[in-house]
Amino acid sequence: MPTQTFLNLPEPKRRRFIEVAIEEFANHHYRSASISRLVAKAGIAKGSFYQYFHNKKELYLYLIELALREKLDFLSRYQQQASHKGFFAALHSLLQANAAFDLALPRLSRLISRALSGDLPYKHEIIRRVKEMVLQRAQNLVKEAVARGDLRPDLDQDLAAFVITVLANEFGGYLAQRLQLEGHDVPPGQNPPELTQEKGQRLFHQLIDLLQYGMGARAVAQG
Amino acid sequence: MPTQTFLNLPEPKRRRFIEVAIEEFANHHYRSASISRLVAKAGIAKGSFYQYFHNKKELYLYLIELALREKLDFLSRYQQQASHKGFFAALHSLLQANAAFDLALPRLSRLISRALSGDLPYKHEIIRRVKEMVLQRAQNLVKEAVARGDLRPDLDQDLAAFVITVLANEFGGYLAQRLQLEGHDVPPGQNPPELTQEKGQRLFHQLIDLLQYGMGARAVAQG
DNA sequence: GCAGAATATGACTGACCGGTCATATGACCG
DNA sequence: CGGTCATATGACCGGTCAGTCATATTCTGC
Repeated sequence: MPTQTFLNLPEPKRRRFIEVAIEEFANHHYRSASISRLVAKAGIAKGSFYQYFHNKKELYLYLIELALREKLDFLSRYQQQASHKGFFAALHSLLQANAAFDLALPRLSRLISRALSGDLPYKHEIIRRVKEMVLQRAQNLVKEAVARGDLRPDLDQDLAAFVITVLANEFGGYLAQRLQLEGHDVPPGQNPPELTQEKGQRLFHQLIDLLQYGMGARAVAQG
Repeated sequence: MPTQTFLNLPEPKRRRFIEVAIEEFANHHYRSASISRLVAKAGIAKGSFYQYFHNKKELYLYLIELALREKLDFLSRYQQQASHKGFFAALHSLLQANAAFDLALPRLSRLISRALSGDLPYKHEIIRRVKEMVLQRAQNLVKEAVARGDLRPDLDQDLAAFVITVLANEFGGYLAQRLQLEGHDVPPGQNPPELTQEKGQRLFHQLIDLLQYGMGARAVAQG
C-alpha cells in the first residue's frame, strides 16, 4: 500500500518513520492524529510524507496491518508449547500471551485497541479481522476442549469464548495497573520481566482456577 | 457548571440541545466532536452556545456527569430487589442492570465508554468516578460475599471484582450482537420478544453459572 | 561531466476548528 | 413611550489540519 519510494527508503530512515508514526496513532485517535506533527517529529518534510503514502488513511491502514501481523507473530511464539497439555494449560498460555503482548509492546497494543473502539470513517475488513483475532482462537480452543471432555458438555460454547476473549483483552491492562508497571517497550526477543515475577504468575493461576472451578464456595471443597 | 442563562432556557429548547450534544459526544471522541456542528444541528447560533457554557470542556464534563447520574439511577432501580438473596442473585442483577442500561440508553452508554478510553487532555475526578462505578459495586459485592461464605475463601477478591467488572461492561454489547444475529435467522414478519427475552435470560443464567461453578468438566458432576 | 530520473522540500491552499465580540432582538418595567 | 437588562446572532480571529505543487537536491547510468 505504501509507494515504491517508501519501500526504497534506507532502512534506518524507514524504521524511524514507522516508529514515530506508530507512536502518533497510539497516542491519538485517527481524527486527532496529525500528519504535520508526525513529520515534524520524524524530521522529514510534509511533501516527503505524501511521496511515501497517498494520504492519511493509507498510512493508518498500513500501521494497523503491521500491528496485527506483529501481534499474530507474538501470539504464535507463545502458542507453540501449549494445546496438547489440555484446555486450561492452553488457556493459561493464551491469556499470558495476550497480556505479555500488551506489556511488551504497549504502543502497538494501544494502536490496535484504538482501532477497535474506532471513530474512523471507513470500516475496513482489517478492523474486523483484528477484532476477531483472539475470538477465533478462543472459539477453537473451546470447541476442541468440549470435544475432548475438558469442559462441561452443557457449556454454551459461544458464551465461554466471549468470556475468554474479554478477559484476554483486558487482563494485560489489569495486570499492569495492579503490579504498577510503566508502559515502556521491551526489546524484541525478551519477555517483560514482570510476567515471570511470582506475583504475576500467581494471578494467572488464580484466574485460570477461577475459570475452571468458578468462584462459588462449594467449588473449593472439591478442588 | 453551565451558566444561569442555560438553566433559564425554556425546557424544550434545553432538552433538545442536551439531546443533540449527547449525540455529538456519543458519536465522536472529545477532540473530534465539533461545537460548530453541534450548534448547527441544534439550530442555535455559535455565540449562544458560549452563553450557555464557557467552553467545550465544560459542556463535556457536564454531559459526563449527567450520563453518570442517569446510569447510577438506572442501576439503583435494579439494585432494589437484590443483595439479600445471596451473592449470585445479586451478581445476576448487577450484570442484567448494566446490560439493560447499554441496550436502553446506548448513546449515554457510548458517551461513558468513550470517556473511559478517553484521549481527553484533562483527567477529571469525574472520569475516575465513572471508571470505578461498577468496580466499586463489584468489590463491595465480593467482599460481603466472602464474609458471608458465598464465595471461596481462597479467592483473590480484587481479581474476582475485576472479572465481574469487565464482564458487566462488555456483556451488553455481546448480548446485543448475539441476539441480533440469532434474530436474523427467524423468518421475517415476527420477531417474538418473548423468545429473545427468554434467550437473553438463559444467557444471563449461563454466565452466572459459569462464574459460580466454572467451565471445567468436573464442575458439572457436582452441580 | 552530464542528462534525466528519483527524491526532498516547505510555502501555500482551502477547510474547519474553538472561541470572541459588536450588534441586534426582545422582554420586562416605569 | 423609553430605558435597562437578558438573550441571540453570525461575522470574524488566530490556529491547525490534510493535502498540493513548483522548485531544489541527490542519485544513476553513461
